Amino acid sequence: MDKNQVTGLLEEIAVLLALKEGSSVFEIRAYENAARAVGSLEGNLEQLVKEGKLKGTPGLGSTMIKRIEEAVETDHILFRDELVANTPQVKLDMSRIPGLGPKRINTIYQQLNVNSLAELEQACKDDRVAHIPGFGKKTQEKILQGLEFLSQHSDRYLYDVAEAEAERIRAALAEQPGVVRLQIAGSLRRRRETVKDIDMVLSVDDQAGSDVRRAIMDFFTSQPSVKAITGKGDTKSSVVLNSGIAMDLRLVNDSQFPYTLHHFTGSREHHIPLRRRALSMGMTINDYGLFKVENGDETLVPCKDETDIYHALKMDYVEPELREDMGEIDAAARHALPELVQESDLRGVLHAHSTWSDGQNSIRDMAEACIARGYSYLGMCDHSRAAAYAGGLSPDDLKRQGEEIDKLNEEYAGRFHILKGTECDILRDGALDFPDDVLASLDFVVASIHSNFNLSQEEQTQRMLRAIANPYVDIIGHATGRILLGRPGYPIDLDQVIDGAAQHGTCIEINAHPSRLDMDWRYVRKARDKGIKIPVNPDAHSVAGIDVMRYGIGIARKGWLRPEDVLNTLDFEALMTFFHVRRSKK
DNA sequence: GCCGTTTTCGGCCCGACTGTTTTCAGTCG
Repeated sequence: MDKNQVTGLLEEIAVLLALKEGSSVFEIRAYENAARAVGSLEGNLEQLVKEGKLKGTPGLGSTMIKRIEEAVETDHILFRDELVANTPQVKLDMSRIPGLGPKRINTIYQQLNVNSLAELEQACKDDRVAHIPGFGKKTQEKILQGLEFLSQHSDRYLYDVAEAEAERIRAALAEQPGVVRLQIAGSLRRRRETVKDIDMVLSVDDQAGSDVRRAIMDFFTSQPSVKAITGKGDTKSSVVLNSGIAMDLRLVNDSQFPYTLHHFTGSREHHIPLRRRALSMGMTINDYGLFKVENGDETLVPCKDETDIYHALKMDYVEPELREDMGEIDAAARHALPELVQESDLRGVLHAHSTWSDGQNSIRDMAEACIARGYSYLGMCDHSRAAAYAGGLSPDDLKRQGEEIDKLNEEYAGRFHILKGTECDILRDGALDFPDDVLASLDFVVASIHSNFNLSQEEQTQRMLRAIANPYVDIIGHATGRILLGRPGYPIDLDQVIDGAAQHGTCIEINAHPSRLDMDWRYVRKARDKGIKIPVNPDAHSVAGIDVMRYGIGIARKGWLRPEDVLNTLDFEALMTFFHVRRSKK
């Protein structure tokens, strides 16, 4: 059992414990901490267990080490299995209802004897929930709304959907009188691939009157995209937008803005060690300020922005994308954070489709769109013949497409370059869909899996590794095939894939399409650490599809990528040299 | 369950909001 699976089991135990009566919240937290501790361990977990190297890891005491050893050696944690056996499924289901936590779940379960969400819904409609002591009409109504929400939408939204919603409201609010600072916070600011809700922080002058504040809140809750108002006050208002996304707006005095913005940007995982660090330095931090604590007295440490907050804690500024407790606190303290790649560092587009296969625009249209966006090259990667559903090209088609590209390149006369490429299918056995001589005739090759998703993890991994070892494969496309909120990726051991790619000098793309954002940022960093070059690819099927590059950049930044780690920050000459050198080494 | 110049007990990150109460528990980020 590997690191991820053990992390998953420990997290599961934390949830199960929370749903068990009489659990200690500190025991629950200990499992959450242990899961994080295991997740951030360096190296192979089995190896670490064998060599007894877990001892001394913060967060892992003797019990946790025993549990981890058990998991690695037997693929089970008996303690977890017992918890599962004793936890009714309906409790786990209820934990997905917004606003319903473990305490009230247990109360409902005890008092009403419900065994499914459908029975819970009926209990609400029968007015039985409202009669539980400590509950009431509003709570019951909220549970009904929560159930409705669950059935209507899965509770997460794609980044691009949420960003568009948030940006529309941000732009409107920015025009309001009295607004000093205004920023999107939360997981959206951290550029998570999916988000649960939208957080926004707004400041007014410290001397602003309540009329100004109320006017802003009124304006917010009356936005056309607001479907329902779920809370309204002078400092916080909550709404549900037409798309179903929940949104909170916090309104603070401008002097509080940096602290509040920081607090609501999160992540929770980032804040826990940060607060611990503050405590160790005689300070305490919350959404209203950073305070020096002396003899029980708190004095505010003045900060004009988030940079000041981190500096006061003797750290470098931590970009929001990095605030995930993935080692950024330590790196910021050691002044060792990476200079993150930006969209403006990108020089060209690799992996785009045209009407030759399933794209909507001609090669010329795609090239012109790239030029208009300031790029200096375009790598055409239409599908190969196995992808019949996408109008995959035969070797002969590919040759004729190459002639069209040659003509266009002549026209552009060095001002812009189109690369001849392919998104070649990786067949079931790991062979490529084109023979080597066809691949050799191209400038570069992207290879992707589009079929046989149901192989075992071992088979899928070996299939991928064989493709990686092909000397003509330069880039692996969308490494897991996942569709966010749609389907999980095919089972594959990405650690092995990354090792293989590092060994053969093969690149792994970040597919910038907002439904893919694959390879996942948690693995992007691992790949970077092994020296793998990572292109940010739009997988564009139209001119508009080129504009997704910025979502890919968000993921690149979450993966700690610097400009030099991203393949398409190279200019055209350097890129061609990179491909030539790769092939001549084989 | 973890941790320790307050070391083997007694803490553990913090505060607002909501809905229920009439002083507070539960949830969230």
